[in-house]
Amino acid sequence: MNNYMQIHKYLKQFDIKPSVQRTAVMEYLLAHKTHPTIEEIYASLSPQMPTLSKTTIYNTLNLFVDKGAVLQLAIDEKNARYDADISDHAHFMCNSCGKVYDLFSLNKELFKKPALEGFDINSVEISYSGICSSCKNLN
Amino acid sequence: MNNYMQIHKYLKQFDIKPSVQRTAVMEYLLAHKTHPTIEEIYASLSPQMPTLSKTTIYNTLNLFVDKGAVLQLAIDEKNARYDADISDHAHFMCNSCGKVYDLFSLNKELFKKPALEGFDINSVEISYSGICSSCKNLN
DNA sequence: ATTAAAATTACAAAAGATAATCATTTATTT
DNA sequence: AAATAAATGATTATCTTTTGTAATTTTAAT
Repeated sequence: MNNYMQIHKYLKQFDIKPSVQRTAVMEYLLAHKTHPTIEEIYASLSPQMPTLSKTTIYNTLNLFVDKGAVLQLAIDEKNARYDADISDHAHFMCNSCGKVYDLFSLNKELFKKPALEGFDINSVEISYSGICSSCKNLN
Repeated sequence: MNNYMQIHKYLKQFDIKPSVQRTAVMEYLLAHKTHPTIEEIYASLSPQMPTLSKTTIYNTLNLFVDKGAVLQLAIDEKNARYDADISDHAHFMCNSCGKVYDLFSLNKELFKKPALEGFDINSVEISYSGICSSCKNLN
C-alpha cells in the first residue's frame, strides 16, 4: 500500500472523507513536524497543486481540528500553527527565531485534565516561551 | 491615598511611567478580572475619556506586557486577552460562551519551568478549553 | 452511462485585528 | 522659558482569517 492510501486510511479513522487536497495537507503535516502556519502549508503545496486555494487550506485544517485529527496551537499570537501529533506533549516557542519546539519528555501528570465541578474539559495546552539554545548562542 | 495614586505606585513598581491613560487601563484591568480584549477595554474607557484612542490601548498593553505587569493570554485565538494577575494560575476558556475562567487551585508544580538544556524559559501558559457549567446547563 | 443532488473547492471580496506612520500634545530637562 | 524627549491620537496600511458565490468534482440514483 502506498503512502497516499495510508493517509486515506488515517483520515478515515477520524471520520474525514479523503480528497486529494485533504490528503496532501495531512501528508504535509505528518512529514513536517515544525508546527507550520497556513501560509507555510500553502506555499509548500501550491507549486505541486496550482489550483489549490488558501481557502481550502483553511477549510481543511478547521475540519481536521474539529475531527480531532490535528491540534491548533495558540502559542504563536501572530498565526495559528498546526500539529498532527495529537499525543500529550507541550511546546516551547522561541521569542527570537519564532521556532516552536516539541517537549515530549515532561511529566505526563501535566496533561491530566483537572476535575472542575460541572466543567467539561476538551483540551489541554501547555506552552512555554523564551529563548532557544540556538538563538542564545548567537551573541 | 486615593486609588489613582495607588495605581501610580503600582505602575512604578514595574518601571512604568504613569500617565492618565496608563493609569486608567491598569485600573480597569485590576478591577475587571474577566481577561478583557483590547476592544472591551477601549469600549469601557472611551466614554469617560473621549479623546482616548485605540492605538494608546495597544501601546499601553504592549508596554505592560513587556514590563511584566500584565499577562497576554493566547488562549483565545480570536483576540488577545489581558490579565493583571501575574501570579501562577491557569485558565479555562468556554468554547460556547467564550468566557475565560481563572484556575487558582491547581497544583503549583504545574507552573514550574522545566529544565531544558540551553533554553531560557520566560513564561509558562497552561490553558484548558471545553464547556463551562453555565453553558452545559442551558440545554 | 446519464442525470440529479450533494459535497468540495476556488476565487474574490470583506471583515477584523494589529502595526506603522506621523502630527500633536504633554512631560522633562537644561 | 526654551529646548528636548516622550507619549498620545488619528489615519493609513498590512496581514490573517472568514464569508459569499460560483465552479468543479464526487456521489448516488435512475
